[in-house]
Amino acid sequence: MARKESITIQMILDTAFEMTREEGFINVTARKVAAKAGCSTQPIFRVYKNMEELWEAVYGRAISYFQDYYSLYPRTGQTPFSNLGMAYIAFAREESHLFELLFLSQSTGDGAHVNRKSMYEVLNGEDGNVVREVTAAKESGCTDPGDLFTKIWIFIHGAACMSLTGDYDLSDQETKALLEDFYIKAR
Amino acid sequence: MARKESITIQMILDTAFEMTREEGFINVTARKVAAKAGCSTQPIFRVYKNMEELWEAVYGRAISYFQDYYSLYPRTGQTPFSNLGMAYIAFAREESHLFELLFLSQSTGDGAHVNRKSMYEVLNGEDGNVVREVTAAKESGCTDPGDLFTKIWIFIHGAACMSLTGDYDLSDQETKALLEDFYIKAR
DNA sequence: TTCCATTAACAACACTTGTTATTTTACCGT
DNA sequence: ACGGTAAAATAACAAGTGTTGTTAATGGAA
Repeated sequence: MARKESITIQMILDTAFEMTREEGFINVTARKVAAKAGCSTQPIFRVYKNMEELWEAVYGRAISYFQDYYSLYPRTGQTPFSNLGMAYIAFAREESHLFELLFLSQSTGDGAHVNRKSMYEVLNGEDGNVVREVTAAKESGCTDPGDLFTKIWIFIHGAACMSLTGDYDLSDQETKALLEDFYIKAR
Repeated sequence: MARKESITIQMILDTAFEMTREEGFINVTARKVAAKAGCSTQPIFRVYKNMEELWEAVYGRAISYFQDYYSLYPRTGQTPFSNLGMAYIAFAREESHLFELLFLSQSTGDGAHVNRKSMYEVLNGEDGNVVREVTAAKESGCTDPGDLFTKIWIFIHGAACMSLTGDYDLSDQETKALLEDFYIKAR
């Protein structure tokens, strides 16, 4: 009947996502994706209406990727927010391009190829990561866990952003101590 | 003797810097600067070897601009680091494009049009802003002011970065309270 | 007035981008 | 084996980038 499909939508998305991880969102162009996927630009526009649609798909996968990253991250922290925070900071260090896309790109801006969700939305995810930690803080005797989350998350976000620009070089061990100390003092 | 110069290096730099403030570093292209300066691209390449040289000049002016911004910022804070921190956060909110260029762009990266200085270098400046605050902390009885600076600056940087993406919406008054509270508890 | 060095403008080059029209290729039912 | 059809490749368009010859304008000196 017709020619068999050799370039699937999965291959395109996989390629584009991997490029985002390794080279950054800005480098996900039609020609570069095609070159990496070993095809022309045509199959891209067959499965996606335009590049924006592909970028949205990459953004969606980045969200899933972060949530998987956190769910697989070891839980060595002893205080609420410490595990989520350590995973977040490690993610910024190890997946800097994805971190930039998810938590640092402005919705209104020039590199804004995509409609961003809020930091809280991505962080909380489908599993309610934040809500769970806030609940734990409440059960551990914290009087205003919501306020504490706001404060400690400012701290955590600061550490993560610094690690991106090379202005933060504390070890995971030191980070853990910092977060647990923060929790104790601010509780 | 010669044709009178109508487009000066100052006009080019002023235009490019103003574009950075208003539209972001990424939009400082030869043609756009020329259009805004009301000339062709030629005068740019007469006074600057290439665009990179202009970008470096814009970056240098951004550093001066930040330092002037801080020196003119009102000193209402009562604790060490609070004035510097409040100015930093206000700068991120009011001059988001400059903040991005100075404190958020990666040296190694795709948007890296310029050789970045470290956050500390820019912050401390020629006047030793950080050193002065650390000294004040020491005199106010802080045992390890260097360590305290590290911690409080992670917090301050976090707030600044959040305000950039719209994930931070505390007032100056609340920010001030937060920073002073942080200092007291962590001292 | 005539000259000429300096400055600005024009236009083009070689490259990139997203996107699309056209052509070629491969498959499958007949 | 043959058509029809869908996929992939090719090539092109229009707009953007930094950059650079070449040409035109200018204004003081001879």
